[in-house]
Amino acid sequence: MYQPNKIEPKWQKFWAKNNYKIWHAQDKPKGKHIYILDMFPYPSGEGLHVGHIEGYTASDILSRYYRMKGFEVLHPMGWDAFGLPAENYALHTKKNPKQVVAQNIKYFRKQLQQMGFSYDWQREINTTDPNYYKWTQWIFLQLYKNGLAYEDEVPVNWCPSCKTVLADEEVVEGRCERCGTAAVRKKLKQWILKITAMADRLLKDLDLLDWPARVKTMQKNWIGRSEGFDVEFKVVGQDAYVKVFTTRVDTIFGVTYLVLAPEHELVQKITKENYQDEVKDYVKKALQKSDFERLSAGKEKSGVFTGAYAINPSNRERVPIWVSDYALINYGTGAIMGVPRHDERDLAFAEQFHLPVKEVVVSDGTLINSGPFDGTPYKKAQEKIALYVGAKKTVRYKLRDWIFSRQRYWGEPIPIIKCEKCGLVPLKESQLPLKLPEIKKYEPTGKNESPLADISSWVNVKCPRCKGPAKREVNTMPQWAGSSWYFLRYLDPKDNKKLVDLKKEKAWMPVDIYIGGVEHAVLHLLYARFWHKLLYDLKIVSTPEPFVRLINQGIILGEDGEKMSKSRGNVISPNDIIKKYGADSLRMYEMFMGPLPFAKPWNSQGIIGVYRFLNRVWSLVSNSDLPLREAPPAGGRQSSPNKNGLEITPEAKKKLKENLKEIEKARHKTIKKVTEDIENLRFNTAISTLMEYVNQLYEVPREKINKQHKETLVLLLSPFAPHLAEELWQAALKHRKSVGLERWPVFKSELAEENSFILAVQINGKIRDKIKAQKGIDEVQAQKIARESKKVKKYLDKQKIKKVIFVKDRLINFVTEIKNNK
RNA sequence: GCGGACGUGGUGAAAUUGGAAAACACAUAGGACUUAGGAUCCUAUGCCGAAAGGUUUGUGGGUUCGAGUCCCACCGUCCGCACCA
Repeated sequence: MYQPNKIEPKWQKFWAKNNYKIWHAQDKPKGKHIYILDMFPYPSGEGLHVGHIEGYTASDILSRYYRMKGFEVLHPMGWDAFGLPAENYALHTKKNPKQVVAQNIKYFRKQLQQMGFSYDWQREINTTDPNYYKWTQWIFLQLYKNGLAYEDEVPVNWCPSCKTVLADEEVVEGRCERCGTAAVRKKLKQWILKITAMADRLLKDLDLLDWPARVKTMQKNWIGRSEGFDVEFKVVGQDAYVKVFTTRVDTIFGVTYLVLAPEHELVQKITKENYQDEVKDYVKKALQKSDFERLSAGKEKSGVFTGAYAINPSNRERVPIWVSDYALINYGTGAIMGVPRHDERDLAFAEQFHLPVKEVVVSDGTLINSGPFDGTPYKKAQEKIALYVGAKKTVRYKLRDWIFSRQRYWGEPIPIIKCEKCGLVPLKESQLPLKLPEIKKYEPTGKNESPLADISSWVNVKCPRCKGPAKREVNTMPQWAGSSWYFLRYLDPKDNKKLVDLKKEKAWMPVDIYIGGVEHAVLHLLYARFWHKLLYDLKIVSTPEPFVRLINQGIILGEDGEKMSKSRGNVISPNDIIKKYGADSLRMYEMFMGPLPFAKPWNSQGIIGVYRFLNRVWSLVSNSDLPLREAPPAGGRQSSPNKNGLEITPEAKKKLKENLKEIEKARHKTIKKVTEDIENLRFNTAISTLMEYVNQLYEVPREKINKQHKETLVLLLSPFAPHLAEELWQAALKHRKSVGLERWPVFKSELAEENSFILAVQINGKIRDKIKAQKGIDEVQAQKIARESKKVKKYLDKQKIKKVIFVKDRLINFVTEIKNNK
């Protein structure tokens, strides 16, 4: 009997010998090599999820396959362990985050090993290990030295529940990505990374990548490049200008008002005396609003008049200046020109406050009411109008700089010292790692600082420059820091002198295949690309992009078709499945469910299908648990071989011989198809091909199946179900080395091809007969065969053939004069 | 609202890219073997029909000898963005 719970631990132990030496990759591979990477997990308290297993199985199949193809394969694993989930879990269980993380990692590692994933455990990394985060801090210093890290007091998103600042990327629909609490605005002094400096490169280099279109689009939209013009409007009676950004400078003659964002510095300055109270009141309220409240206002606009006017540079008209929170301070110039006739939002605003609406572009695209430009197509007029009003061509991005400080304990300390005399003083590289101190109270304080602020022995230091009293930066880095470069550390995980040895880096980078969920599209994947570009500029790495090819696995839904969640009670636990059916069945089922990128609902019955299949493979190859296929094939045929199979009728003998020939052909076809499917990541059809092969083997008496038939099956199956394959390879087929070290089987093209085919005979495009024919026959032969068919004759009788379409090895279509179908 | 993807049996899905629709599984029904079966094996299974045959890829149209695949319109589902000037 196939007993996964017996054989799986046995082979897991076998693979674990010498710290998994069997899967250890060379530092500098000489021949063909491939870097296959998983998005490393966050070791939360819940353990591995079926979603992790989906992606990890896919990458494991590829890794095992490429090893057998003779590639040196780098397939590492590690832990992304800093950040809120681990810390919150620690708070919740009243344990120390360090302990919690160690415990969770242990559990995760065990689960991954139970799945039989072929990781190179000698390269395991952990982002919370000081030997690791030394280099995260080192990269921060490089960012600082290159002007890409700065401190500034800016309005930021604050999560009142997590008690920390959030990056824009971590705020989804105005809510904290982690806990769902509405984020509020706060003005805080923060470390900020200048990702906008790389905006253009991050956008352009997307062209170098073989990534899912939707991820590229998301990054493109997130970066949000737009070309336009900055235009200045002189404020009437004051020495001030309102600078606006517009992509439609050609509509400037249609401007009927200007809007300043509530935070705009000019607001106070230009507001007229008797409007001050009202404006101040509005600004105050606007600043208190959370992003969520601002968003939920929808089309409803609010605003207040400042009493001031500006001169429209195009037509010298006086236009009122308003304040409204629909103008955003952190995009463009924080001020906009209102063109109600040609902008939906402006129209809503104008209607609400009864401001004039002026048409300047008519439906055929030519300008009116535009002075000297009347009658010109608006697109052509852009540059000229810009010149006319003294506008300056500008490129703006939606992308904003990355707010990098977190007011929490469990993160990398920022290696900066603040001295009253010398200002910001970065630590020397030799002083890294700056270790996160052990601490008793690590609850977030909510006081805009991390709990590190309370440890005076750690905070108070001598300034490295002037030796005077100074303080350490007390905030920590966000969860995304450690994951922005981890794929490099796998190449050289123990190097204390360098982040990564350049030779090793050159040998392996870039990552050839990166598999993970789509949820990181504008977070991790954008941040990692950003850091990589700095490292590229510093010649630490040799490629401008870290991940050449990205594959998103689709999420696995609960049996009810809904997203798995504790509250819905539809979570499938991998442990339960392994217990019942074994890791191999779990791996295969997740691959068999459907194409890797699809969202797929779990089906408890479905896994039984692959479990049965593995049972059939086991009994076939190990020659036990017969039932052999000795009964008559089908339809209750009379002349069948008798039970012991000794007396065989000539008819059955002939059939058997044909069967065996067919099986050999099937073997080659199976190799071909499975190979192609794996290379194209079509694991579901690779598995169904293996099933078909096994079904065919069951068609012939067991004793007629030779060793090669079985070996091919085991080899092809081994990336999918490695434990079973190992058991069959070593225990049943008596081989001495691991099936994973064997060579992938090869096929002969001439045997993988059928030499006959079914000729589809169509009359006017309708199938009327299907006739078996030799491959390669020409049209004349095909016509002859087709015309002999009674069925075809019936239809062709008395019909005049107008045209014959012949498709080689496929079909012949007779088109007749009178179309009797339509 | 804008952008993208998708729509095939009772279910998950296949379909060499314009050439036999529904492979492989699940489920269901019948049978075999069994003390027993929720194990295993066999058979059937898109729909209508006893059969011959007809018919079928969200709906409607188009291109073509031929459309699940290409084009147009509509309906529906999912995802992303969402005051970005």
